[in-house]
Amino acid sequence: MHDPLPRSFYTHDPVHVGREILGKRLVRATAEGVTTGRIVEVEAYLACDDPANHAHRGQTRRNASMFGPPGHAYVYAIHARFCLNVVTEPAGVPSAVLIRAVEPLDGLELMRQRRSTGDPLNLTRGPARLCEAFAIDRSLDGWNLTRGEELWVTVEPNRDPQPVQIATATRVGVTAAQDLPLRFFITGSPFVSRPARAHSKRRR
DNA sequence: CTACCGATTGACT
DNA sequence: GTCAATCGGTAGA
Repeated sequence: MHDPLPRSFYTHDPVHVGREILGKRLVRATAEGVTTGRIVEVEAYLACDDPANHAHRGQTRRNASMFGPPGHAYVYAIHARFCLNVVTEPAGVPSAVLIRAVEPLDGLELMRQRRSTGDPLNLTRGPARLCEAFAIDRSLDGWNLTRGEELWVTVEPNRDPQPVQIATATRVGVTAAQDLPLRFFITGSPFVSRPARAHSKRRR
């Protein structure tokens, strides 16, 4: 029931994995307790021709996890915060799926302690917010998500193996390749970090 | 070593 | 809608 998704789940391109991981459950277990959330928003970062990918200019200490095996975490720091990715495709192919938002399910009280808000809508809406609520930092960079310990992803046990309805949009915050349709989210979820950007208001 | 900058967030007009 | 705090990573001297 809370078995981790197997390695084979991640051995595909990040667009495929990103769409498939929507509706799955992210689980975090620490000494403080367990928090879980339903993944509702992700972005794909491609191994080829994607200048927004941190690995676009080759391997560095920071992005090394993306060059490792699939099914491991890539956690990076930005603006004094952390963001969680799952590594996709075979080792050596640097691609990943950024987890941008989850719907909080278990451990709400623990999330409130870790965040400065009690509002369920703001607990895990945004990549750095969910990392704070789930106590995810760089110590989990490279973590094997298929072990089923500390941090993993599992099937959503209490919902139908639904065909979730998926919306596609451009990625948030990137300064390169802004027009690629590589953000995916569950249509209508109030826990998505932001709606699809209107074409006329495109940032530059 | 210094300088620059970002896959963000929260506060504010 | 706008704006800046924040700090690790990276590039370059």
